[in-house]
Amino acid sequence: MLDISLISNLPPFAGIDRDDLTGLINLAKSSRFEKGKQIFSEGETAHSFFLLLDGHIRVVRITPGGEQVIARYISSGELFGIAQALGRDTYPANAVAAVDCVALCWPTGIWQETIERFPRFATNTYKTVGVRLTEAQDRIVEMATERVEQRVASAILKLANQTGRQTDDGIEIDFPISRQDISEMTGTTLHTVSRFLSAWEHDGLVKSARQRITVTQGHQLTLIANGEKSD
Amino acid sequence: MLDISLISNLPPFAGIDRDDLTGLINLAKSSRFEKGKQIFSEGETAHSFFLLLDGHIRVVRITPGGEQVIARYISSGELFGIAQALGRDTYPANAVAAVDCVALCWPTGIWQETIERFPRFATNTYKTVGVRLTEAQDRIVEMATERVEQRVASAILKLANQTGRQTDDGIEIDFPISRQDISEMTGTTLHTVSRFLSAWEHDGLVKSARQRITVTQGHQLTLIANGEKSD
DNA sequence: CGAAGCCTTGATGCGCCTCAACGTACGTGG
DNA sequence: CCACGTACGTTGAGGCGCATCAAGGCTTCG
Repeated sequence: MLDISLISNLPPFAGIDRDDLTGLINLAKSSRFEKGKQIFSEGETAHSFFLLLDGHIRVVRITPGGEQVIARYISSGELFGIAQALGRDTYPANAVAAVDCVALCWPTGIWQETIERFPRFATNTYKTVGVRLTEAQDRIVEMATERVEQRVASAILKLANQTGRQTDDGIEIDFPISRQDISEMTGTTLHTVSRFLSAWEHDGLVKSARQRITVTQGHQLTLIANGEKSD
Repeated sequence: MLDISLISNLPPFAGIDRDDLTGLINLAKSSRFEKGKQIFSEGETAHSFFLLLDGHIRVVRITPGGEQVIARYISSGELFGIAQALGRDTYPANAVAAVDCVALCWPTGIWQETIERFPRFATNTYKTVGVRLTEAQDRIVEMATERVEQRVASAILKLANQTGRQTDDGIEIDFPISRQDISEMTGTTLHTVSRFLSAWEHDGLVKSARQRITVTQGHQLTLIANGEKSD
């Protein structure tokens, strides 16, 4: 049913014996989540952890005042909902399918046993957590020191590089993303994002449409992200 | 030389057998770092990891433009410089002694062996990383959604609660901290911090002096941190 | 075909940065 | 121990970046 060879090449399973992996994967249930579906919620008891096989997932936190902040996007091949790896038993955020998604789901109960049986899996997972911590710190630095224009440019470049698809015009972010989404990644408003995108489109750096952004002049956009406005 | 019983009660060593711990501690070297001393630098190969026994350490990142951002303060009893726990072999930030400090230093080489020999130590450590990731995410949300006044109030309350010392006037942050330090924790300028502290002192919420802050009306300050300005 | 969601663009104002100047405490060396 | 230099702190004036408020156009979907 599931193609083991594809999965065994994913980073979380690097260095794990193929036969061992088969056993591990047989413990998982494959699920489909349609676009917009909330997969889990902040504070909820973590009943499962997940490996995204296909699609894109938005990880979101919500403030007491009801404002949303996007913590990160998960791409296929990444683990998510790994509360246990953070030493928690509840999810720290909400996960929403940005497009139709397919994921493997393991019951939380097998976590302990799994990391004991597969030390390489444990190592890989903790490294992932380390990378996410480093990225979070980077983002704090960015929010503390850069202007909105730079942050918006950085966010778009990051998405384009991470999940982009090459097209005739340039690199297109390959899932639907609104002005509001970008504002929630960068701590600004959809209005401000819209203005910058309009300006960049006018200057030929990007092409954009409803829920769709293509980076055409990555180099120029990088200059803006670095605060070297091309006046 | 070192009092094992004091150390065995620290969170990182919770659940570790006392005799085992003695062996582990004998592998460490105790060092003194005087105020202002840089203990390690961002990007440097991680030769050691540390347990702070006494003092306070500032963890700082520096932008290409030379601006500083304070990632966190380490209090006594906490691990720091644990690059290996993040799956890295270089330090992700700079560590500076905020006051005269004493720390245990282990050579990085024994990390792998240590976490294998003491699974509880591994668990405790990864939980610490998880907590720090969660805190970093919290801070991102804060920077994205709250005004400077709220962030400054939150930062001061956090420091007071975490490292505060009860005095006649209230809770005093028990290490020297400048307006600039606070601005580097909250993504603002020392001028703005100074103005808010002056205003709060005028309203009787805090007392402050050179490098010294005492919270006298924690409740009122909490209201400000939550955006419920007392007009 | 209508309604809801997404996007754009202008006008206005405020929060906070920037620039500037001065006051004050610390500590170091003569 | 005093004098000076340096680091830290305060406060004002001015202006800019960006949020906010407002109105309208366009696309998608039921």
